[in-house]
Amino acid sequence: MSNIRIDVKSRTPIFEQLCAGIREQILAGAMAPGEPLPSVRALACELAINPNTIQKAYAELERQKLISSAPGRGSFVSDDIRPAMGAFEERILADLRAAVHRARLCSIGKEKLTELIDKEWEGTKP
Amino acid sequence: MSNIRIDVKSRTPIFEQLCAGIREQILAGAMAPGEPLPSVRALACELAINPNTIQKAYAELERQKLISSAPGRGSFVSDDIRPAMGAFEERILADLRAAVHRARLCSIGKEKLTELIDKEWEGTKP
DNA sequence: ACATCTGTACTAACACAAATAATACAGATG
DNA sequence: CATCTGTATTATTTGTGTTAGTACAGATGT
Repeated sequence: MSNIRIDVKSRTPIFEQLCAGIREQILAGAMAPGEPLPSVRALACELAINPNTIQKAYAELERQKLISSAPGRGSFVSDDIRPAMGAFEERILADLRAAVHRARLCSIGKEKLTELIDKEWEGTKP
Repeated sequence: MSNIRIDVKSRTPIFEQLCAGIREQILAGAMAPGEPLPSVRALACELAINPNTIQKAYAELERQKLISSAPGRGSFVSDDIRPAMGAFEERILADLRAAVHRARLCSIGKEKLTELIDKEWEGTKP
């Protein structure tokens, strides 16, 4: 922590960018289960963002079972992030569904889709 | 026209829902090039939505080269929708990119992705 | 020519969510 | 006990989506 990039001019809310960034670091293994997250105030100061916004992101991540917080102690990566992983997979499936649906509108074949995935997969592998 | 479903309680803006719905009908071939769209006021009345919101959607669709409008004449599906198709394909590619990126976070393999696409493709084919 | 349709432009008002700001409280810790 | 932590609360500002009302110019059919 914390190589998180926040774009205050983006149309996507800051607290969502925070959620996505932290979630990515956790799922990618950059943060181990049980590891402490920066305090609400510290991260707010570091990113020059209001503490309330940080807390909003933390609250959402806790709702997703990705982190757990306790007054006086701090916030920590959940010991078991598998439930959150499952929910995340569901979202990926939904994204693919949307992509397939849109591809049909463009008369893009299934082969083209898998080819694109293959190309993108290999192109970002190393 | 116009089997468009608008959910006023959705978090996605009404004008975006309109754009998506009309774009889908055009790309799917449900509306032929040159075919007239309902007038701003008529569609507003039919959907019980403010005319300004309809116009906002039409303006966006015109920006995307999907339709063309002229004062006094009306709005029509563009004669050549290929440029819009190209832009749409770009968006699909971006969606796939995001899906691949997220899949990596979940340790989902490329084979699993292509399998999901295949299943979704066949499941919505008829 | 006239009435009526069309898209377009503009202002004002309202609703809602995001974000900021400033406190305050309770639990944990050294 | 001082100081950190998360959490809750209220007020304010800001931006965007939406509605409402009005107006203007071009096209069309009678």
